[in-house]
Amino acid sequence: MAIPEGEIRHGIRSARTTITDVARVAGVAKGTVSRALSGHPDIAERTRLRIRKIAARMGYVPLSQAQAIRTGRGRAIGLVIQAGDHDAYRPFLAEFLAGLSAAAASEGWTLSVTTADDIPATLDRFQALRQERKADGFVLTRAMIDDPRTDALIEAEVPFVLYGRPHGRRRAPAAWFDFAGETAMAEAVGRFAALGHRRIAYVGGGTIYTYSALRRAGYEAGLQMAGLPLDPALIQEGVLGRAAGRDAAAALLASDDPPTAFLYSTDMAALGLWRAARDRGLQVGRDLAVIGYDGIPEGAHAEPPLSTYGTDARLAGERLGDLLIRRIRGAPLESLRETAPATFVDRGSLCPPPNTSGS
Amino acid sequence: MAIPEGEIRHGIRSARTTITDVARVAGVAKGTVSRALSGHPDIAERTRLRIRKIAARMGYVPLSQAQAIRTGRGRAIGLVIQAGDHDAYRPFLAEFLAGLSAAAASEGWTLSVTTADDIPATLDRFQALRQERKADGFVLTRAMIDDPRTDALIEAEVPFVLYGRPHGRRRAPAAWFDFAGETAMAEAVGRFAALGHRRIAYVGGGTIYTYSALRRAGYEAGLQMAGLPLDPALIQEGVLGRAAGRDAAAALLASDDPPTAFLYSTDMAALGLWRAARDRGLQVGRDLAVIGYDGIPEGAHAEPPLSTYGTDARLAGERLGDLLIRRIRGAPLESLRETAPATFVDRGSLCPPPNTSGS
DNA sequence: ACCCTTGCCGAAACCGGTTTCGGGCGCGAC
DNA sequence: GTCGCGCCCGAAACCGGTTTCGGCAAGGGT
Repeated sequence: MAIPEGEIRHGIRSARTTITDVARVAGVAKGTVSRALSGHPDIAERTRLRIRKIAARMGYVPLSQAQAIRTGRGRAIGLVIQAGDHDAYRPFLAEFLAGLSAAAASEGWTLSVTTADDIPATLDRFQALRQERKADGFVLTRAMIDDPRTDALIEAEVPFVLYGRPHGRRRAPAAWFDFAGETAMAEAVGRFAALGHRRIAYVGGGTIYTYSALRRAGYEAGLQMAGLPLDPALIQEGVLGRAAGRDAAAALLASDDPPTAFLYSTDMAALGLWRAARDRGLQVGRDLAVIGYDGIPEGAHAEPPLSTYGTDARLAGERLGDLLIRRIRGAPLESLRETAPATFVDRGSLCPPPNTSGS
Repeated sequence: MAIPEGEIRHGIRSARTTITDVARVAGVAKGTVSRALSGHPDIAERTRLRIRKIAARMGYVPLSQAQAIRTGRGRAIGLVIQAGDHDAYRPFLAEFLAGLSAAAASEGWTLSVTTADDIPATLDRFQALRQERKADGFVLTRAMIDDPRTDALIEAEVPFVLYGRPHGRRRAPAAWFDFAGETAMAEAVGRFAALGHRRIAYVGGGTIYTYSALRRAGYEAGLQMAGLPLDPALIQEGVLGRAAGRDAAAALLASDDPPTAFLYSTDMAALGLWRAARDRGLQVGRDLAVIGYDGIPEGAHAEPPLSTYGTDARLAGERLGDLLIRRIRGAPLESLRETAPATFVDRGSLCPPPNTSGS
């Protein structure tokens, strides 16, 4: 039984095809194979094509570990999850990871994840993963104002992309992906105004995150476009989580001239409105209008369900993964900045203000 | 300025210490350093200690990639998340990852995660990660009956651990960690019975998972211990998710002799009871008693909150990570099997049956 | 006809580890 | 006093890649 020519691999258990195998079959030096596959200009076009074809036929994939020891890069993207962080984004995590790993896999990359409890621990994990060459760059979730993570990574010349946009005094040069929360907020105000609302409250999220200022600005822009005054008494900031969302709503409802519409910058906080409303004998979707932001699944199970601007966590993961890989490969920052729109999901928590008959 | 002796590393940016550096300082061959650190018996105890101390002082950590190319193992554990899977466990994901990565980090290992939409894709990911040596073994979430993943991994001689216990005709030899769901179920029945309930319904989860049979058996054991008959009319199986949980409850409530207590094998399904009850003018915690299982955060925000048997996802991750690493290092299967108790969290969804005054 | 580029590729060093092989040395046995 | 045997360790090969260096041949210019 002669070995079939071409050495085509079959079966699951077979050992890897190495660069030496390819070189032998192609009748060239292994250095030539390496250069041909990585697109080195020194190799003639004819030769490159021939080697590429042979490598593909033999199912050759360079072992990233072996590459890493010479090049320092192992085709892996890193993600450090803030475990002690507020759990607002946890429902998205699976989707986000799915997008990220899909983007990675489509380029033959993989994903290393770790968790850390706080910022110093996060920086340690960056360092460790980078030192071990188990991540060539990082995805940073939830961009913060004057983000210490970006400072550290820029200092160490490690590539990264931001989920969210950089902001703050020392605004770091960064690649990023973000949903246009400010547009959503402005549009939401417009929706309320179109229904006849004139007292529209805004409940903002964690002020250390850069999304906060953006969404707040969108709210204010929306008021201006609708010709409504900006009333500081209708604004609450730094509201994270359901309990805080309830307290914020309770405080707003307790005023002399309470709002009839509530714009929350996070769904999780928005869900706190239900109880605050019930405590005053009011019902969301009949007496009060509310719009949230994020699109968390729990919102769909409230009574009535929460209307919101949904963000596609899987898309975010995909885009961020793609941007990071391109960044690591050397693409300039300016070409690596994207926003996507948040899409309105009307579930029934909107209504006209109480004492208005029709529009 | 002479270079300080001992070559102690300082600062964040410094290049890695390599085995050659250590060998030079210790005045031995690098092969000796390698053997000393990996505990090879050929090295004298005195020498081993001396080299260990020097390596520690210089902050030397072997580059896993370089080891991997020779040994085939890169100190990484793999996790393939079923993205298309029912989202019941998603709330836990962050905690679970935190536990896994903590276990990995404590041994100097890392975690590679990917997602896949179905079983064949999952097997592909196993293969790819293994082939690329980016995972030395895998954690399998949600053990299934006659699990095709275990078959494939055993066949390929790849180490793995199971979250859940193996079950089925071809029960695979495996290492595992699991919470004692059957004990929780039996105990829950006892709680209901102690309150005076005699019609206790059981709503089981996905029948392809091995937890299903275990929890069902616990329910039946609980009935027996309480001296209650087993009534098939009180049992629903294959109920996954809130909507299905509602339908199951509605069907049970529509019978001639409806149950007064509901034991759900998953919290997510249990949350469906609230709407089914309201549709019949009943209120959970007053007219109906319910206990769930899992301990998802949403349960705490229902009205009244859902009493449940909580599982500690972080603990699960930690234990599974530890077991897998030991498995990869060659520990025998029999020593790598653990269960932990689920802990009862009383939040107020329990009550005596309606037409009973006191106990 | 000669020299100098330039294009293309082979040979070998190198990356940072592990593992095989063999040899020096100390020791006890004969 | 040898011989033989184990204990330790050095030297070198090896893993699977990348990269440097240099040489050969073809082509162009004078």
